[in-house]
Amino acid sequence: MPSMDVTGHISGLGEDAPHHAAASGASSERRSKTGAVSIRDVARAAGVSYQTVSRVINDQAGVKPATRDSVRDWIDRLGFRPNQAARALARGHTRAVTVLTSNTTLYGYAATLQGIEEAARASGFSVGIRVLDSPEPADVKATVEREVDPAVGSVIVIAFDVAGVHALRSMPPGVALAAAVEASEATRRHPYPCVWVDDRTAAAEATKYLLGLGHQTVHYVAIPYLTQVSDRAAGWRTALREAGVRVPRAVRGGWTPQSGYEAGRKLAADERVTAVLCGNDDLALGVLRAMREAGRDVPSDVSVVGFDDAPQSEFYAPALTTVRLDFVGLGRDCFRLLHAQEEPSHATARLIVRASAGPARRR
Amino acid sequence: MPSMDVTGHISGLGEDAPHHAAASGASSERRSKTGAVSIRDVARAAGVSYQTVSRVINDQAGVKPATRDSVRDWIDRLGFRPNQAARALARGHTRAVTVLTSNTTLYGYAATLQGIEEAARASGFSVGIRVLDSPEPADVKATVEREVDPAVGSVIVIAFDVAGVHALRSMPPGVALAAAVEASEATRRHPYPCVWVDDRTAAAEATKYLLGLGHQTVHYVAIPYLTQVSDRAAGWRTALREAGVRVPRAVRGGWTPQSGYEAGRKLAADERVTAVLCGNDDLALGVLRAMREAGRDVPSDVSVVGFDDAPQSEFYAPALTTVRLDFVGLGRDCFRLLHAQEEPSHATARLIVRASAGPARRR
DNA sequence: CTGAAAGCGCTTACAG
DNA sequence: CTGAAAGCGCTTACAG
Repeated sequence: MPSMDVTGHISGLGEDAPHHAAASGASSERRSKTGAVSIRDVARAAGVSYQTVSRVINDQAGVKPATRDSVRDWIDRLGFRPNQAARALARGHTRAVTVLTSNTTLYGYAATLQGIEEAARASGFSVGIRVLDSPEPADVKATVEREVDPAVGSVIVIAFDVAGVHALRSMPPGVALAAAVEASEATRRHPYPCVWVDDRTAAAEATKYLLGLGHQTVHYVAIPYLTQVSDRAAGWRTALREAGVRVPRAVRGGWTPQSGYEAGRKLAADERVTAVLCGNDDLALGVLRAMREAGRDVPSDVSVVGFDDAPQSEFYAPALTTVRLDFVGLGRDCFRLLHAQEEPSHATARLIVRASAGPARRR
Repeated sequence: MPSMDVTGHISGLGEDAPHHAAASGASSERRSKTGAVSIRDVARAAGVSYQTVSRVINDQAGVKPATRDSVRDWIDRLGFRPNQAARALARGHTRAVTVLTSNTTLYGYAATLQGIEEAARASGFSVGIRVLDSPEPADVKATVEREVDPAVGSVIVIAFDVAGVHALRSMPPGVALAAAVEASEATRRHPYPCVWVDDRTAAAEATKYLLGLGHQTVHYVAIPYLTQVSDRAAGWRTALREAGVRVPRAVRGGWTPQSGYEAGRKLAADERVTAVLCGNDDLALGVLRAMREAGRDVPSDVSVVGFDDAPQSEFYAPALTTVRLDFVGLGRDCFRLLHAQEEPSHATARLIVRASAGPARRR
């Protein structure tokens, strides 16, 4: 693979920008050691006590409008910004949530994070993020211990995989916690609230759809999971059994198109394979390529269905029939649930029929 | 588009998990109002002053090993976790960085975030994230004002777009700031350090590559940008001019495959179009589909080159020739730069030649 | 409507 | 090697 190199650069200044210049005309040039403008500086300038300033910045009632305006004015002029650490300490908590996840680039994870952030922002919460780079229980536990502070904020874990589930297990007691998980995890006994998408039912529906197209059976390329079978695999298997149809071995895949491609090559070599359900769209993309290379046309020779409905899947060749999961909504609900807000709307899954699956060939 | 609905659920318990049970055998059942174990609780249990506990948790030298062990032991038994807010307040700063970005799901952004998080974690920094949902200067400014606290932490802005650049412009003085930007932004005068990838050179190289394949000229589908031309567009145009070749109008696209598809339809209708460079891989994916639908084969009828090298692009049909940008490395460098760490390695861009571009037809 | 006091849980000099 | 004091910048009752 030929390549040309084009290097990028790093530019910058050696020094920090100067601190905010003191307001002109003010007699209150005194600054605390940190160099930042404090509530007392504002109070002095406005000629009130610092408690009044506190009331103003917290939008509390009971401040004479004229006083409030004057304080606000001085806040702007001095460039005052409340110190969040001091607030958190005095209040006993922060409006903050930290999300633990093993990944930030895979579509499902990124979209869930987006939903969490959206909801958190709407509620005035700040959001922290920490990735679990190793799925080893000891590593996950160490990260959790280091990162989670029950006294300071709440936590959400995106537990679509082993690392996430371990994080849930090693969470110290007393932390405000919510999780986004697979259905089977949600139904199990646990001391935290969680949101989930019913992968199992969705996978069963997709399988039935394929069977309804006349395929003798449906093959499955699995995403990794901690237990032998994930919910998606379970839904697929159940649908096959209920239809009284042969249940093939699931092919184990990873999270990437590459692993889908490898799985697809095996499947393509088997003449009997006419329909394959994939654990996610990336896997499906790899399978699509494997089929193409093997000269097996999709959908006339083999039907392929994905999972997730990533934004790109509609443009694959052919357009991918897939199960749409509302990850953004899931993340949003997860945050709302954590903070006991009402109307936690449903996370929904539905099959989006496009061009990658079609009727089985007549034999 | 037919669909079947499969609803998901929310499960959970009404109450929080109980707080950590008090250690057995300890005579120090007294807890502060917050209910959390404090440094004083540990000190009392271990029979030392709380300053000593502070030394232990900060790994400071000058504590007798036996004392240290005893304190550590009590920390574990009582489940003590230092309150980060109190630490931040006492220290005058936090080991925290908050990243401002307009998006968390697009590949380039997500990968940059990943790099930042990696580097931050390695340095013991926590990372916060805030998305700039509106590109309006006033909205961006409001978010910055609300979110950024010079006294508490540093900030990184991912400024690949208008929103990010506005965030940079409205940053209050005195904050420790670094940015990931386009080259033209980096070379301009600014009071903060930044990392950048040389998009301009990379785009020029890609254009020359296409010209070298014998194409009369190269068309360009642009990603959005604040100014008339982005660096990528500028590099493309310059290469064309230097080759003394006709410079077509750039087609304005968005960030999505859909917008690439729309741009692609226009291009496909023009017989003279035989080579198109796209501002990102998603755009290229849309162009690929438009060409296919128009019956124009890629690469024999028209060559298509992308930008970014998202993990999926290798599996597109045909495999996409594209410019690989090391976003993860860029994010990592950005964090290191912010904290003045040495060896800020280069972010590199290089053309990855695959199957979507080929020789021009002989006329 | 506004102010004086106490305290949130740590760290940072300063003593000993 | 260890302890007593002061203080980080706020908020939260409590007075007036």
